[in-house]
Amino acid sequence: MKVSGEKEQFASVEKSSGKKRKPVVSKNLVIVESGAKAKTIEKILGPSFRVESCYGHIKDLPRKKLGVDIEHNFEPTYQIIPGRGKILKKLRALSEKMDEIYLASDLDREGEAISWHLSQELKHPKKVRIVFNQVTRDALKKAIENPGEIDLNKVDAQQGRRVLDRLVGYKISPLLWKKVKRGLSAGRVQSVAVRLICEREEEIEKFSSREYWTISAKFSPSKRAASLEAKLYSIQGKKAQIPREGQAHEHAQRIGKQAFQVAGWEEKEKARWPSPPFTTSTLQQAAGYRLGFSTARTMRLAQGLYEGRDIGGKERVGLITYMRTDSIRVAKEAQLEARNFLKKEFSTQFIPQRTPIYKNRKSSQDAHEAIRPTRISRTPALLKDHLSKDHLKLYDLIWKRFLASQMEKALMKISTVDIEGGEYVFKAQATKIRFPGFTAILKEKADKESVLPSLKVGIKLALEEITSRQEFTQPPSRYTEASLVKTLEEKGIGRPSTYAPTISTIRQRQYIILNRGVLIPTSLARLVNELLVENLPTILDTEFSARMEEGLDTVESGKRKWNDVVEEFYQHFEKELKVAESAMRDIKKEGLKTSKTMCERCGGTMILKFGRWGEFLACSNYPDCKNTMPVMKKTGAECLSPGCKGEIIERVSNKGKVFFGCSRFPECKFISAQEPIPRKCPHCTSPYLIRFKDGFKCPACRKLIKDEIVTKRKIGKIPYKIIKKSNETKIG
DNA sequence: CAGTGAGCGAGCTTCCGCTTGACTT
Repeated sequence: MKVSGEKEQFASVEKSSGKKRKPVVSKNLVIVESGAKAKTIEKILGPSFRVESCYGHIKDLPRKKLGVDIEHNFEPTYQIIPGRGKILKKLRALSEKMDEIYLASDLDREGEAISWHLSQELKHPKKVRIVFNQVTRDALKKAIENPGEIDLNKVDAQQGRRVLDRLVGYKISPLLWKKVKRGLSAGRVQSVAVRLICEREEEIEKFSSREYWTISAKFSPSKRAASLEAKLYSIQGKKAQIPREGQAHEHAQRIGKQAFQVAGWEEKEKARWPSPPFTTSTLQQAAGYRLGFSTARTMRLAQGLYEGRDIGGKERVGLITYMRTDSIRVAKEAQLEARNFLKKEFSTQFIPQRTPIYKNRKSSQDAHEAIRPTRISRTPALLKDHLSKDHLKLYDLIWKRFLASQMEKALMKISTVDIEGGEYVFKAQATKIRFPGFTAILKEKADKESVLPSLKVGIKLALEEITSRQEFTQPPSRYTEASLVKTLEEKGIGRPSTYAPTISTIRQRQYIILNRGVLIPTSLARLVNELLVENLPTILDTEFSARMEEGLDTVESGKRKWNDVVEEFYQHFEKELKVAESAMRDIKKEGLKTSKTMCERCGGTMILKFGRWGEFLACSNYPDCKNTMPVMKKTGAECLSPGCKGEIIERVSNKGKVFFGCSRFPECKFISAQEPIPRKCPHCTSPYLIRFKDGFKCPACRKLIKDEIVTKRKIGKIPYKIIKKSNETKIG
């Protein structure tokens, strides 16, 4: 049944594409990893080649078992991945009719393993391996004319990677089920990601905010001229540091009595070069910061652009190159196209003399090009009616970044003025664009121009206003998806295809919650992280992945056997694991003594435990006493619901998002997304405010409350402004 | 951006890295 169904579908594919092709029967089969790539290549190669996709890995270790024989050289047991049998069947049937099979999976480590697996499963006498790292006519021609064999050292490096990851994941996870909670997980990538997030949180908690003051002033060369604003830079030749309010006022008093003049005037030229085109990681970062997209959303949209849209009635056409890449390399053909486009649409001024060459980082496997539009002439404006809003936004980002990367550098003029009066030096700086270069495309906010009046050294300046402002040092910021991906990539942890899935895994495991795009570790994560760092420090080391890569490199170059590299690692790991099995605290029994709450039923103490629905308080006398209580994180704010005497509690939805609800739920259903700050609204009766921009907003009357108190005084005849924060808004 | 939540302690869970639709609301 199944087979005949497949054949029918198969025939229809041949029929539909057969019309466009000459009626020649294909004699050669080319197998690639991606479906969209297969279509593109088939068009280029013509009728004597049939191009099919295997859709990634076809064989892997079994999911329910370890699948690694530790006693016998870590011999892995592979199986056809459940659900992939159909594809394999199709490839087998097809290969029987062919003269030659070209294994054309990606040229990286995983790609080599895929070819090896395909080679094992397709019993065909003539199989060759071909590689290319860009989908262009020339590259394909060269690849087909120079077939080779599967690089078994590369395959072995992949096996080493696979086995090591399996051992780490499938040995540590069960330990966590036993000690903490069922369903938990640990792994080389996810556990380090969680560690980074946890350690950032610790830094934030340890951080104590310090108050300091800054002083600025307005000066003017004459009564008619526009004034310029400058910041106090130094006092008595030392960099200005003003920790207290009183000192700020003292300095302001003295500043008010000085006669000021221009002590220095400098103009410097500075060049700015464009960024290289996108990789997966930088695309995810830019889309996160600029468009507010999650990594998952970015990848979904990029996949859509890669697969193509129906534009202008004709067939589907891929709009961007492959979106999972660690390379910034660009095909020569595309660079030439960009230059021609610039010549037509801009002027030659914007074309750099030398075509830029962007160099990859060492760790890049360079199996694909950078992410770029397939045709630079397909401008975002032209595609406007064919793409969804989000697809267009992402395409616009990719298109501009690529074109900019092929453009001339920008030239800026930076002018600096030093204004001196007695022991005080003020500084002002302005940037002017002399030649926009690539910025003509990007129009970044950072490129805002500012102007300083032309001044000569020695000119006297009148002091028009002084301002003192209270500031607080800020704690390090929490990770966003984008900044986490950046850090992971820098440390060589994870690959382009896994950044987004890793984030959703640690979220599913309830290790992190998402609050307005910011990643916050749960107490479960902090507990698990503490247990793992303490007991299995080798794996939790942020440098572990980098060391693994070094080991795999020696396998790839043929210097070492993969089993030996795994063995060396495992001997050490096994020891740590053995100790951990007995030494690791048993949280399932002990719980965490974080609260001092008494049990209402038996007088025992309530301890924190981790259940299926998250954290809860349980009686320490379990199983004799089965009393439980929800964990309440108080915000200190009263419930806004009329007549309700409840309090507002911080909670987490089962999708992992923070929200704020009434402690009297389910009787009171009050709910809010924003954290309530327990401060009465000065305009109405609301018992709390919510944060908004730099200040607050009232949830009841919607009025804005600025978190600034401005006091106006005078120093002699000069206006003096004092700006203070009204309350503690140190943490944003 | 998005627009939210309920009664738990067992259930057979878990890794990373290649690929995509198939499910729901």
